Amino acid sequence: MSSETTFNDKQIQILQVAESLFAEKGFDGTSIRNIAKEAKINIAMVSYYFGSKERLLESLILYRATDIKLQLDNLIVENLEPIEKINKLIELYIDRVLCYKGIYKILHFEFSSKKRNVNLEAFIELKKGNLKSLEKIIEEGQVKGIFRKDIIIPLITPTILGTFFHFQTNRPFFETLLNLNTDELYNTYIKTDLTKHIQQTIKALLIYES
Amino acid sequence: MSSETTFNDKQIQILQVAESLFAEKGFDGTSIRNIAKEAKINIAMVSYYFGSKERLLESLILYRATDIKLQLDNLIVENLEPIEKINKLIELYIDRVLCYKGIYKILHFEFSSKKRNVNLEAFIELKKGNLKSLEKIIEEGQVKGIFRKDIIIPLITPTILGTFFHFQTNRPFFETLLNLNTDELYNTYIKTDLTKHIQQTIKALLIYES
DNA sequence: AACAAAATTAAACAATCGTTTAAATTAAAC
DNA sequence: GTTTAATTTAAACGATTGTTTAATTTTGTT
Repeated sequence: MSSETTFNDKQIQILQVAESLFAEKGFDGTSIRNIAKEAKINIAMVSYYFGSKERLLESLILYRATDIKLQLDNLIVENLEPIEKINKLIELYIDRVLCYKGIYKILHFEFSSKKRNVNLEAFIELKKGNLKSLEKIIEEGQVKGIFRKDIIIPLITPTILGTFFHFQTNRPFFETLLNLNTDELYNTYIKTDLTKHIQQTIKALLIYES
Repeated sequence: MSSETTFNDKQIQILQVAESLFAEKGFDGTSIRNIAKEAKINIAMVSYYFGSKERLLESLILYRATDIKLQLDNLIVENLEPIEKINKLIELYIDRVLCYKGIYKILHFEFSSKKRNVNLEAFIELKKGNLKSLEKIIEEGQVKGIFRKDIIIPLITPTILGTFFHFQTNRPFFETLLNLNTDELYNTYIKTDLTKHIQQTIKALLIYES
């Protein structure tokens, strides 16, 4: 495998199958033979193209990190009220995470405590960048006197994404509770009701004075 | 193994080691030999006492589900303002989840999509009970005219626990961001700043009228 | 002390794991 | 068309997986 960040068609095919399986059954729960069978390739091809199973995971993260880049920069210059920017940012977040469900699940599940020797710099930089954008929007609202000033900004993202992830990981529970039997029903609920709930929550947090 | 919900000392010893290892390295990442070594028992004892590795996980969940029971009932009759009850409930949630960190991590990680043939009824009932208690408190506040009425109550818990879990699973990121190098520093931050943030968020959500 | 039941052990089981090898096939270069 | 390089394959590697066996030790009962 080349040391560049470019992957050929075959590699991308393998990466996509691996992403789907890792997300579904976890890294340890997925064997190279599973991947090979699903991708219709020989089991030796994974080692051939990526070196090892761990390096395959590294490549997958690198592959996804490069195209998951929230377009928050535009948001800052857009001529919107700060609260509208926040609402749009929440929508963007959920859209992006829903779209890249697989890799987010993998990141979420494989790197909480278990030490994997995988370079997460790309994603950490992404998070830091997003945090910076969020800070700018909120500070703009604070200067305008709209947002309160005793907010711990780094804890906003956990509330936005945490609410979403918790709703996703406890899907069986909420599925029966809210009668969302199909994938479409569930995703629609996320894009409407859950998104609105999160927007409402963050708005209240930013504006409400006790 | 008996079909009752009582475990002898040896079983409990194994369950506690398994809980710790499953939480640390995941179910698939933990071998029976790992557990046996850590618990200083023969590898055959797991099968002897629990039947299989999967049944060990089942037993673990049953074992924990029985003593994780939030004392929310008391909270309802206590003579507190609704908002104080909510604050106390959030504290209780975080205390409980922090205390039973291991099993919550396992539940969180092993049962999101991957179909394990494990009976989660005990925990689902627990969740439903907690939701009922939360509903009562909020409806009390709504009747008193303190809380707004367009709240989707089942989405409150995802916001509370999701924020917490997201903060936990992204620990490496927040550790460096907030300079919380040690376990103690991190846990203290959770019990003070993060808890306060969540309380502030939920309070704002419940009270703020746009 | 003698017996029966329960607990524990070392060893082996087949299955699967990630990885490597060396030969066969395909593609590219000249 | 011949040669070289890249790709793909089947087979095997040793290590580890969960589980079972059958023998042994410990415990409890009479």
